[in-house]
Amino acid sequence: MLPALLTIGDIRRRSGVAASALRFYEERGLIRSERAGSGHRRYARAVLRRIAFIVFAQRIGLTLNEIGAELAKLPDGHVPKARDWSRLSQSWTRRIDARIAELERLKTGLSLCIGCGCLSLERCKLVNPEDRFAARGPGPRHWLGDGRP
Amino acid sequence: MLPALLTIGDIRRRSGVAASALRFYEERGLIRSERAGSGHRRYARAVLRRIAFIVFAQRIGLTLNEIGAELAKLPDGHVPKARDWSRLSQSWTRRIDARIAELERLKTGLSLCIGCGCLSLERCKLVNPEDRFAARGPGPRHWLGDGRP
DNA sequence: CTACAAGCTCAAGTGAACTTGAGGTCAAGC
DNA sequence: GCTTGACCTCAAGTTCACTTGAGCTTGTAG
Repeated sequence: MLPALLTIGDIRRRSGVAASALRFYEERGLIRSERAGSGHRRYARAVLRRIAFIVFAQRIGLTLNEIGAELAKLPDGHVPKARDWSRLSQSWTRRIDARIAELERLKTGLSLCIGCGCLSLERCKLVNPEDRFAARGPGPRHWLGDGRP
Repeated sequence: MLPALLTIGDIRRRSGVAASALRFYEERGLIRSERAGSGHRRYARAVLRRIAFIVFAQRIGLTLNEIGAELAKLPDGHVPKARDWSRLSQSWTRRIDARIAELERLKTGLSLCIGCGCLSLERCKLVNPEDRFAARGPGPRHWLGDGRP
């Protein structure tokens, strides 16, 4: 029989996430644990799902803050409903697509702009054919999609 | 006439990179500057190209250390030759493609694994049909492509 | 019963990439 | 001549996501 509750070592082995990170996530409120009489952490099985969610989201590029916000929207400790998944999956898909689009743009820049040696950005006709660029302020924005403030 | 040398303010405006960051890059040896009699920095025009290179590479996902290494391979202060670009462009393209592939994998996971609610990773038949996973140690590796230690 | 592995807390450290602040100099317009 | 803005240095601070270490307790195998 599988035990009802898992130790931090079990979770570490099953998730591949270090014990220190698990304690850190708990401190940040991303996961929860019971305590055994000894004071040792005991995790419900569902925590593994939550951890997978966290790792997954991190690889997509979300910060722990953002992940916390997403987790907070899900029914507590409960398997999310179809509606929740669909909202979340749409929003993450958009995010992934945006990043892929940026990478494709960068790839193009790699063979065009960098290849042509005109890396001075402001006047590269290949990437900035209409010279819209100056109006948007300084910086190599055209390749970068204005992703950041 | 364009002045031969640019101030840090000029560079900031043209590159969109903050003056503090420019000083930081110089400290790290990524860019160089002359000094005016006053002690103020004066930049050669070519520095803009170097900065564009840095910003570009950062968006691809290279660290400043890696970027420094790449810059060190280029003829100092000199416009890189076709051979240099081709080597570099190939290696960066591979990197971009790898990241895109990971994002695609994550996107699939989003609709398959997460969608099906089996996010416990280790035994998701959709993503890990042959159960190769256990042999590779713990952790959500299959989506993540073993990208990190 | 005794190792020793596994846990615990809490404070401090890490590394990446910068930013901020204090305190001071330099150049240009009025 | 004076103010204002652009620059300077150097040290310290910031955010993110953890890790490490010290010092102590628990659980388990022989």
